[in-house]
Amino acid sequence: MAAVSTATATTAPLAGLSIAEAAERTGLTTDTLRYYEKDGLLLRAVGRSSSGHRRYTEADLRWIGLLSRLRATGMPIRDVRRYADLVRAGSGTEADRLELLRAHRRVVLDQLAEVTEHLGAIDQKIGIYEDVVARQEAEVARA
Amino acid sequence: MAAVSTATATTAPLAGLSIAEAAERTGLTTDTLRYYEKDGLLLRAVGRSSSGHRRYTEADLRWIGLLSRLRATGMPIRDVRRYADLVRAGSGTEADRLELLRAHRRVVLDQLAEVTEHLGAIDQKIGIYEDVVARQEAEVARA
DNA sequence: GCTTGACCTGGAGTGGGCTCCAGGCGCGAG
DNA sequence: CTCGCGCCTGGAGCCCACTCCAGGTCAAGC
Repeated sequence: MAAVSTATATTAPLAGLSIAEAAERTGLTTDTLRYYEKDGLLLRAVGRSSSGHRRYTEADLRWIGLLSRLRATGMPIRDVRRYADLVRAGSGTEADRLELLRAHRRVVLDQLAEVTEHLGAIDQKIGIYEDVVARQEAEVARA
Repeated sequence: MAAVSTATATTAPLAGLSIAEAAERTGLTTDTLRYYEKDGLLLRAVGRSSSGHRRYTEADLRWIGLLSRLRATGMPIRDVRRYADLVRAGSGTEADRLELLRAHRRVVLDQLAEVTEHLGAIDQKIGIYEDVVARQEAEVARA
């Protein structure tokens, strides 16, 4: 059982990115990364360097990428956690994961439709103000 | 200066809707209606019946409708208040109102684009799970 | 006259999602 | 050896947008 040693040379970063680098890559803050981890949103506890600092692997970053997309489309944290739980539980949960994602998809599509409709109404209002302002400018020009 | 009297018969509601009716019509709660009013989101304090109960006019409801659309598209309350302030300030503020709405429009369009992009990625994930689950079901059928 | 129900007020409480902080540690540079 | 830096932890704090009281008023029905 050889421990953490891959006999490479000098300053090769032994494994993965620091939390600051992960933050930059994911667009999250270091605080948020720690918070997500503590809250069970990651698939497993992020690895640590010998000094106890977190080291993010590419797999970690890919997962965080997906989770960011879920969050950015409005999935509540508790649902993301449920999804993570399912993935963590391994095979046999695929149907549940699929259903969770499909349910989310429906919610997002509904939201998109709703927002688009509201935006249409707001656009009308904008059109009205454009007329008003144009007329005012014409008025000023005439003066 | 005749006061509140439009000599109609029996149970004609003297003016406007009760807060409960307004809530039903707008899809907000009575608490939220009071909260919005207290927070300066309405154009003017809602009228009162002789007993001090709020009476919502159609104009009130129209304004609340617009404000709900702004909120439903993610405009923060402080911006809605700024917009209400501009409307309240009367003519001369049209250009500012227009710019505020246009700025909001840009934000909403950006959001829509972003969410749509994320949804595309999530759809891919869904596709993958559909395959996995279909294959599992085929497996079960074979057994 | 008493009860009931809708509404009133000011203010406290809640839930979600971070964000910030104090105090501490390990490591490379000077 | 001593800095300074990046990171660590647990826990407090914050912002937003409501939501929920408690205690009170008023009008109508019995």
